[in-house]
Amino acid sequence: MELASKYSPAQVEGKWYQYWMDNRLFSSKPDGREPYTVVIPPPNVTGVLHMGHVLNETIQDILVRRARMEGKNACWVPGTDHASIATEAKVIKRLAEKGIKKSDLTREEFLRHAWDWTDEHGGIILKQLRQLGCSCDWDRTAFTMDEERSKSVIKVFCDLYDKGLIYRGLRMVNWDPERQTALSDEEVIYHDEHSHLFYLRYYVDEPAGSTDGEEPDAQVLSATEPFDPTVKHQIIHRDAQGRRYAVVATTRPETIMGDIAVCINPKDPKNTWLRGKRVIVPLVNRVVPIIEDRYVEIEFGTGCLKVTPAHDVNDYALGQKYNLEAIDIFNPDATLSEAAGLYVGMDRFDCRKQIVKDLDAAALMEKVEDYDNKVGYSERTNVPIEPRLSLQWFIRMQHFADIALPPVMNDDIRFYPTKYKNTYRMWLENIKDWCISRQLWWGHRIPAYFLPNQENVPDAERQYVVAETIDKAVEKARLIKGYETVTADQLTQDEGALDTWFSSWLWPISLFDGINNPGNDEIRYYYPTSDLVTGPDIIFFWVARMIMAGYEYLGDMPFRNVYFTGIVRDKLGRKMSKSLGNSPDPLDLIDKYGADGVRMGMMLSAPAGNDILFDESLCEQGRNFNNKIWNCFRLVKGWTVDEKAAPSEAAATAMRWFDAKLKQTAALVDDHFSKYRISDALMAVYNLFWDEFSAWYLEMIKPAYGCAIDRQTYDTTLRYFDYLLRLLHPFMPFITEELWQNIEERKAGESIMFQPVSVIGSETDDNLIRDFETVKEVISNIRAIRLQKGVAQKEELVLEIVGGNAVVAPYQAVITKMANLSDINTVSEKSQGAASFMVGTTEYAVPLGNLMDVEAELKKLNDELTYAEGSLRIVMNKLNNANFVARAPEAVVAAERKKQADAESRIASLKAAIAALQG
RNA sequence: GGGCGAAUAGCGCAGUUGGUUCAGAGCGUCUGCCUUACAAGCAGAAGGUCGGGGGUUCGAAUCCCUCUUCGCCCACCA
Repeated sequence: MELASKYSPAQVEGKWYQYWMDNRLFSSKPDGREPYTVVIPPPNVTGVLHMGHVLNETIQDILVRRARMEGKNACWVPGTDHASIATEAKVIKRLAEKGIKKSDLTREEFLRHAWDWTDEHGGIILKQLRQLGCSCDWDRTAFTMDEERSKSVIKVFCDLYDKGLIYRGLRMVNWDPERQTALSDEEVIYHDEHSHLFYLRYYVDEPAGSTDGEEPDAQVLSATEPFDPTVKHQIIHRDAQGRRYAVVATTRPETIMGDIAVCINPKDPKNTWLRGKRVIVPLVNRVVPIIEDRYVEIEFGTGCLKVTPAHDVNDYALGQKYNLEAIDIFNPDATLSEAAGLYVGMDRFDCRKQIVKDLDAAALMEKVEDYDNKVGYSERTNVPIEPRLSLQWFIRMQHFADIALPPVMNDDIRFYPTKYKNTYRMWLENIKDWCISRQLWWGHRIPAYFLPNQENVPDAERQYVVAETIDKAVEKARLIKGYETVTADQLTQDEGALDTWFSSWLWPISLFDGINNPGNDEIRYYYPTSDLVTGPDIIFFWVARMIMAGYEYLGDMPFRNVYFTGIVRDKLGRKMSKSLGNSPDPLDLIDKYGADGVRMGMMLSAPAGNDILFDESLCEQGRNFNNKIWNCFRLVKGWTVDEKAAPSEAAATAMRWFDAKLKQTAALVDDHFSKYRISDALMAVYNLFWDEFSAWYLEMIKPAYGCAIDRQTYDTTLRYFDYLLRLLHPFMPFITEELWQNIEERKAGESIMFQPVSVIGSETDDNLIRDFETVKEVISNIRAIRLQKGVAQKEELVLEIVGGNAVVAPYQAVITKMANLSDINTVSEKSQGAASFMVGTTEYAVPLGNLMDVEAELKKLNDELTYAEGSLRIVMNKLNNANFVARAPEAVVAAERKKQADAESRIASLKAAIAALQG
């Protein structure tokens, strides 16, 4: 076959992917082999491929392909996630562009639009994965909202409800006012923010001039005086009219309409005078009590806390404790509600600005300080979260934490890198209930059905039944007293949908239908899955919860190993983002460097757990490597074979050596894979191919120009090539398939994908490898002399070995060929005018006649002498230390003695050489 | 505020049980080469008192303490 000098991925990759598909080579069915299962972390159904996916999916594909070549039944299950809140947002945005508001649509109409959008954009990302070379079993492609998965979700909800692990309740939740839904704690991202601390006056409800409760040492401050929060006596604020007031510090003055009390710490000496009093909420003029609770920090602000139970988590707790009313002053979109009484209809942040002005004008603002605090934002819509009292569905998590913590802590499930075990433990030991309901339509609708005729019952007390279907709901409802004859159309299903992660946590089970059809052949064969590859950012969202569901529903782990990837950043260390424009389109990269090149570029810099700084030049390196492989193949396939010739001595030596080297590296690669050191494994194969095979082995066996190669060397070389391709295949599937198919005629449907990766015996000859390193060093030294003296490559040289060397002796043919020598002589003294060098304790020399530069040679020898004397000194320091000789292990001392002998012998040779030159 | 992790060559990193093999490979840089597979290449070379300080030890990149800097996660001081 005629091969171009440059490898062209575009002509190769599509062809082989099609071949793999046509022959159904990714397909997996349970059989007698050991299973190797991976479930893909389902990307958002309407998403497109980004660099993070490239990293993640490449790692998975490498692991899957490797397992397949190890003879396991590899099954990689692909699929997508309905991504409830993100997708609903996209659909709403698209509808808005057409002038349609969500509120104008019925649920059914909206869902039709959502499904249209999903059908249109869904699966684009899966197609892109094919271009990357991912060997997923596409027949198994699943969607978190397809029928099988949806049924699983509903079934699990009902089951957990029946077990008492799901409850409905009025709780303070994280409210996203943009999407108008509750969120789980994990969906809130906290940002540092520069804001203000506002000090507000709450006048005491009493006549001007009152002194009730004041002690003799009280410090009376006028409005303008600063106060010290750490003082140990009363501080009383009094205005010009003699009216006393409390000062309350808050970051959110717009919530004063919801104030229902002011709280002080009973141990706070500053504020004891406020005990039992009532104060007037500024502007609102509501009279509220002073309550006391040790929750209040004495030294924060003034030690007075305004209590707004409806809009702050802690205030809510106080409200519960002291049985205070909660006034919800916000609408679901975070505008001020009727209940606020003031500023009704205004946005919360506009209201803050306005109320600050109004407080100032009314002389109710004591002062304003700069203040840094943390504000929670919605992960999806990026608007500030509003803590909101709302009726939601929750999962009791303590039970799940109890079953999910031990298997990770005792390494039944292994985390790579292990540092994430700590993160995992922290979360589980401080677990809080999981809010699973969302006020969204795109998702699995909560299977709770409310009984009729409850219009006058408060929401929280309405009766309902939970059931997988409406029919079962009716059955259940009829068991309730007074509803014996209820019908389906009288029941009202809960409007909410479930958190997306409530379906994701079942993924490793639901993909094999293990929920609907427990104990089926597939779930029994493929579960637990083998490796999960994902980012540490979803360790709580997903990894932990899958472990919980796994033990709850199958009594076993969902996966044996978790490989946490890093975050892909640009080469300056910045997160990749659309707004920065620093995120390359993976498909452009594939066009430019080939999928194999991009995969390699990604893996060259991706140690587990570390962030990876992605640089396009790494793809270039990947592409260059592909080209190298291609050209090696071109070289070998270009040789003509002489059927009668026997291998040359150099070739015979080369084969023995490479055989050993190949085995050694294969073992190293095995070891790296067993530890999930994938970059290291790739680097080992890269060095093997480029340095050992191309630069050394091929050069050693290469026939002279115009000559043929003997049959045995040729066949052996192709066998090595075949094996090297197998080692490379998991990393770069396309080029390896292309070349493997061209090594010899292959049967239809045959593929490198299934060639065993461990065909060569495990015996390696370490002595041979070590000796050959010495030989390489000799050759390099001769080459360096050539370069220094400007001796052309084609000019033959003579090598002298002073005193001979037993290690190097068997390799004379190789040295002669690689260094282009005419002769190798063992001499007792080197020739006049020879450039010399030392390898180990042996001196070598290359006679150069008049090319010899005596000065330069002397300098080189003297430098070496200085170095050798230095090492001898260090060794002697150790050996002269009685403690060292007495306490260090025998072997270590012996090693030092050998070093001493070597150094002494080397010094002697160097001195002799110098003397000879000077003589 | 609590926790976890990191700091090694110009860059991004490896270094497992303290000792031969420990101070490493890759990229980049420098020098010389279009040598009959590959310039997306070949040959050769230079680069680091392992963040600072202390300690343990015969011996420390490695173990301990401390400081500095950076990163990440968690947490209700309004």
